[in-house]
Amino acid sequence: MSTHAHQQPEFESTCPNCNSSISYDQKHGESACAECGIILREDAIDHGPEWNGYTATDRKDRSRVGRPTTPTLHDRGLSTQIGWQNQDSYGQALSARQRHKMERLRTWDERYRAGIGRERTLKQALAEIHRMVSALGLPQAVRETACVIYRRALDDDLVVGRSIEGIAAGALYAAARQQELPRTLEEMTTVARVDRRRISRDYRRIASELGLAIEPTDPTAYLPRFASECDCSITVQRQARDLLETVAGTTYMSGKSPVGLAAAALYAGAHLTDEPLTQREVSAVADVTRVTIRNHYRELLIHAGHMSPEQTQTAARGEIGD
DNA sequence: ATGGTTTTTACTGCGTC
DNA sequence: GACGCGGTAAAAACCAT
Repeated sequence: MSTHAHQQPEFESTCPNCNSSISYDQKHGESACAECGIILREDAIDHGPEWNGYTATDRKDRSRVGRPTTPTLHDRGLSTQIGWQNQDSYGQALSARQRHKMERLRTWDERYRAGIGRERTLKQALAEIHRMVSALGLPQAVRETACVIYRRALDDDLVVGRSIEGIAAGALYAAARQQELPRTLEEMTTVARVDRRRISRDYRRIASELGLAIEPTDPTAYLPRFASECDCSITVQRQARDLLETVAGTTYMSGKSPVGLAAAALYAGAHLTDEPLTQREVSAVADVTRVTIRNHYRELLIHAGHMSPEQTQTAARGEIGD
């Protein structure tokens, strides 16, 4: 729709790494160089339309005045507060009797706004999401999506009997994937207050109960971050991307963890270009085992035609390649 | 619960620096 | 000898049924 108006790079510069011109990946929020994938700025500003429509009526009716409502605050930033000054609207001091009345009103106002019951847990959850978003360096758009998902989960009574932290983490994990800025479950566990299993479980529950259509993660989405954390070159990353594309859509992809595939592709890419990158390094940044890396690595090379199945044994001794 | 698939754990020998 | 790589078997985790 109106999106391609924002698609163009906002600034022109050259990548410090590969020296080619930077294509600013607006859609993904992460401004990564298209050539080498190095991440230049993760906290990109959302240049998109100010008016986000979360509901059908929101989208239809854009005539309201004032700032847009935000799902990131428990009261959507809409509520007002009784002022602290003991003055009337003309600036006159209040009488003792009036002042007393205002004190009482303020107390009730406070009670109402702080929320009772579910409002309070909502507030807590949104704070939790905010904390994790910051820790993971995710853009505002992901935070908002996560908040919306959490609200829906709350409305559908998915929270009862489950920890706020688990649902919050699951919602965020889902949001990040929806926005094509996936974080691995491992990364989630480093910032969440619940363990990996709970996040995964709550995520799956949320996704199925709310009917969120979330595609399996594209392994290439992990490449820029992994590559940059491994300090490996542009060519390696491109090589890795090529390898992943050869298996994309084939049966080999299905059922495999995208994280493992990305890690293996990166390692394979380095191997093909004779760049020093150890399995240990990759396994450390991707949080998968060396075994997973080399199993996929072998398969990737076979699929890409760099290695035939019979050469499996000899590959280790460096008798092929080049 | 169960069974099929993938990933991890733990152990191994081999080559190189 | 330490390190990295590759292979393997068995345990654990995952996922749909």
